[in-house]
Amino acid sequence: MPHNGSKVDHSHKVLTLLALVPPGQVVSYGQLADLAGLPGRARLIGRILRTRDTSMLPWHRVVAANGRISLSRGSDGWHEQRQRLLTEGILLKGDRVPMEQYRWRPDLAAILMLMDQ
DNA sequence: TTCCTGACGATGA
DNA sequence: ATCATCGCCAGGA
Repeated sequence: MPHNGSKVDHSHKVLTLLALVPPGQVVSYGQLADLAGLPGRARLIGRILRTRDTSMLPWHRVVAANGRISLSRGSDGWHEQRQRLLTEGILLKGDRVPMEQYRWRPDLAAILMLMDQ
């Protein structure tokens, strides 16, 4: 019996989920992890966004649980994400997105899509 | 192989 | 509200 702890790549599922987040709404890293069946692994989501090609995806709709943009404050990426959020009509309260108001609540259709892998 | 570093998050002081 | 601590763990050094 090989002791192999076969590495698993979760990026596909996570990115597929990300594509479902509607304009004007946001998800937190942790929420995305939960939806992908990876509870407690928010950091993995951050790693995936940083590592994979997200140019065709709404990467800017992923913010920290507290509503803040996780990219280092003031960096190019930070400005870019902030601008994109504003463009979608999200009203920031200071430097954060009011989560209660903009958090994505997946509808049944979205939930079902998650089930077929 | 060990050590360190994060696009995180919950909790407690 | 702010801050330190701890859990989590895939990669890089």
